[in-house]
Amino acid sequence: MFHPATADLSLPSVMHALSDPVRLAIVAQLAAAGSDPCGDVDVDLHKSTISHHYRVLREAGVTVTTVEGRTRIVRLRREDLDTRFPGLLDAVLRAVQN
Amino acid sequence: MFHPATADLSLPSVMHALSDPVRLAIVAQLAAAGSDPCGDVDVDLHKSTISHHYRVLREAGVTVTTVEGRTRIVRLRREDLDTRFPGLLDAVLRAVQN
DNA sequence: TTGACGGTTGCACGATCATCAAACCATAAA
DNA sequence: TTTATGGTTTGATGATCGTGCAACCGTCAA
Repeated sequence: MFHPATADLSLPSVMHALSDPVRLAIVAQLAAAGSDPCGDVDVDLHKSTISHHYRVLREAGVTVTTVEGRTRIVRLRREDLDTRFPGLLDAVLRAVQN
Repeated sequence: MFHPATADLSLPSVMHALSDPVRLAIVAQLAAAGSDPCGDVDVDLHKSTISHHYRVLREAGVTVTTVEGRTRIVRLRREDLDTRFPGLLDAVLRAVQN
């Protein structure tokens, strides 16, 4: 399960990860809930598709996934993102609430 | 030459427009220079490719293009972007300077 | 009026992407 | 040990994307 180091976070990758409506919904929900089991997203898609979106977010460095028993806990990498790209995540979170 | 209304700016479209390294370079240069003839980007690509990137930025609402004689002047839509997505462009501009 | 200049448009090509389906893999419960 | 649960992985498919090439178009200068 790959997670990029904070120093390796790339702006194009992060922007791309945050350019899909489904992933923006996931991120918004993570911001509201703090953390999230993988399956708890409120979106009507096949579970493999959701898994794919979680992977894109994780590999871009937007989220961190930890294994807890047989569920995956997903969290936003708020501090890491703010270190590399100050204010970016906050602006996106503010924007995503229309 | 299509430009979306401010109210129609969509977060996924703007994020997507700002997820490509070439377009980020264009935007950074626009931010530094204020405005820009289309051909002045410092990037080694075919002119039709550059034109394509300008179109993506314009149609997402990131830039506005005006015709001035036989050159196109491209400008960032700073105020419009800040109205819809406060702080987003600033965060991206800060992030793009590594 | 002819030509050069700055850009756009149309087409094509390979790469990437979002989605689904089916198989698989751990872990926990029966 | 068997079964169910939560999620990943591996194709496959259609759509979109980034790029280059060639042709085109409007404007300005000879």
